[in-house]
Amino acid sequence: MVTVHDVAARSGVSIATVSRTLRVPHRVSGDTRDRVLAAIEELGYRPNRAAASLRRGRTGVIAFVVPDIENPYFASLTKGAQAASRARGYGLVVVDTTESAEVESEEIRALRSQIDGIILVSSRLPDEQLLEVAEGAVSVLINRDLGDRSPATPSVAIDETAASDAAVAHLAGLGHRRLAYVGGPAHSWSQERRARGVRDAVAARPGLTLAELADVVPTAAGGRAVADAVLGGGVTAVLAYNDLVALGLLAEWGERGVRVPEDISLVGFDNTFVAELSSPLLTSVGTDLRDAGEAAVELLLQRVEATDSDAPAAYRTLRPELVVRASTAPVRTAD
Amino acid sequence: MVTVHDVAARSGVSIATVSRTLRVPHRVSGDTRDRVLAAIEELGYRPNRAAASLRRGRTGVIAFVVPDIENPYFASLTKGAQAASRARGYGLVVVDTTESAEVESEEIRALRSQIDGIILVSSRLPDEQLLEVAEGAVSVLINRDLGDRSPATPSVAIDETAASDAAVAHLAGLGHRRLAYVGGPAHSWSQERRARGVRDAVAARPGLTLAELADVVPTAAGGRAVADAVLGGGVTAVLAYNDLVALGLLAEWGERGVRVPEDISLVGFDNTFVAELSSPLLTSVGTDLRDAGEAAVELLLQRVEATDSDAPAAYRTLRPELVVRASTAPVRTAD
DNA sequence: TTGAAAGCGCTAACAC
DNA sequence: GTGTTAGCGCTTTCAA
Repeated sequence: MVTVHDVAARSGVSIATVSRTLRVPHRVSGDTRDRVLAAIEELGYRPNRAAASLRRGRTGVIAFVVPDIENPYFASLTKGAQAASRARGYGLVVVDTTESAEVESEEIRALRSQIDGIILVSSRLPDEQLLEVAEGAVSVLINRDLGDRSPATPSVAIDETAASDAAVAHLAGLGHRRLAYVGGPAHSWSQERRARGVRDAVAARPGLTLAELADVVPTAAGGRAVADAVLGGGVTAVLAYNDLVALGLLAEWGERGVRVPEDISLVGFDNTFVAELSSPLLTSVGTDLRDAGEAAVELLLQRVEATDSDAPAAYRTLRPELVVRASTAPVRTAD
Repeated sequence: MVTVHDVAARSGVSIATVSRTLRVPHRVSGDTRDRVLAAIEELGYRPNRAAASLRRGRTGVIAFVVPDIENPYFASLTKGAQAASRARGYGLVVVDTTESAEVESEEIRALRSQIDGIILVSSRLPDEQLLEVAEGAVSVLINRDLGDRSPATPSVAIDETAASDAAVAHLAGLGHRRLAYVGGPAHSWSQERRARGVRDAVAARPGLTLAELADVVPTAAGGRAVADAVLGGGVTAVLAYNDLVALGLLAEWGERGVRVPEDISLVGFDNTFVAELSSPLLTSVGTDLRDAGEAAVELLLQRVEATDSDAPAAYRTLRPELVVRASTAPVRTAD
């Protein structure tokens, strides 16, 4: 292992100067800097992070905690966060909590001392615990907020109201009047917002009616399970809690001879890459999740590196976009 | 921050005993242990990893390097690795190299000093560089090997020959005679093995013929792009490089009125979760990827913790399983 | 602009 | 079984 001592010896300076060359280059004369840098290059020196962390009290690592890395939604967020933290010179520890609040809680506890900050995505923790974490560490929330309980906690949110409205507007524009919303897990943060958004959007447009299904498991299997229940009542267009549920509906309907979009139109939420996997392609509304991941890292690092001055915007609300694909079409006029 | 000193003071022992209580509990009397543990609990003490790392020369962190975390294949591997490393008390740094050899190379270099070991998944590095990494650090390869160049490097591989054979056997059993294989990126490790496997399996069964497409982009879009080219020549069954390509074929065919499995049967490789997203469900052959991720972690940690004795099996070859779903059916007898 | 030196929190000899 | 002590490699006063 190459240490500051090796570099110092090689370049004829003290170890302090080696350290300065890397940390505060402007405090080193151009000449010395060049020699030190040359020695570093020649020896392949890399500062030992553990030592630097111990001394500085900062690790250069941030944690990104997701419920399920296999879920395309979280995978995309992670991808964005990864890129952003790399660009800023930080390491990123990705933690998959397997949808368990206990695992999440335990992992956070174990992590706390060895990271500079933590990004909690769709946290499964109850408010009190989440509050504790948020106050106890530099943190950013994605898809969750503490509202009045902790207005100081930065968060990245997607404007679900706008998303719901865009989806409903699209369907209404195609002539659909009887809509159905297949909702996700009751009490989930996104579900509450999406359901409300859809309801409001429907209410705002005279002539529309809405049927609602609640508490559907937010996976393709969940969608399949309720594929039957959604049909009927003259519904001509369905909004699904997420793309996975939409794909489940699509698949099951396909097997039962219900055609999309000829017989029924379908819109998913999130616009994840799976929306481009199906036939027909799925119309979906969502934001660029990589951007969201990046935004969270930016917000977090602003905090982490805030020594003084900075008084950054603590919230970031991302606008979703509706991407129209083949799963939606004008309502069939009565034959 | 609570340190060993605080715990020592609180429990009336020296800092060495506090450390021992955690690291080598059997070298501490039961009585003392209880008192120390109580103090740790009361104070909420957590050892500072940076300090421990610096002192021990081990960080308790391993790296898991994947080309693309959004790819379901890698996501599942990651999930398994995550679970295994958590269970063993290690942290896991997940690195997404965005399919770039340069990024991979640079990240590995940056990481090297601060991890105990590294798992390289489907590395994009050329042999020489990979060799350098493998020899320079405790490492395990997934989906890649150095063969004679570095027979000592542990690796986890999926038996692609068995996978190909199972797929071909399945189709042959259904009466298909004219098969096509839609290959992935030329020179890719998996592609070479799968292509050879398919060829051998076909050759071993008199009466079968094989058409091959090469160098298809291994995504749904790639599959779509060649959906047309595959058809014709009397082909009644297609094997696709991976599930994503298969889904692309499926979607594009669907839009052109080619029905699966009525008109043509389709088998994917990998058996990722997307195989359950389509309609019809995709028949696919693959191993449990979470198991593979876990296996890699086990192999790696055996090495990391090998102080003496251990002379572990350095290779792990996983057997794939063919999961028959609705995308394959008996060949239609001439109408 | 540079160097000397202290010490971050912990572990592992070593001594008792 | 327990305590004392010497650093791990680095950053950062403080003095020159």
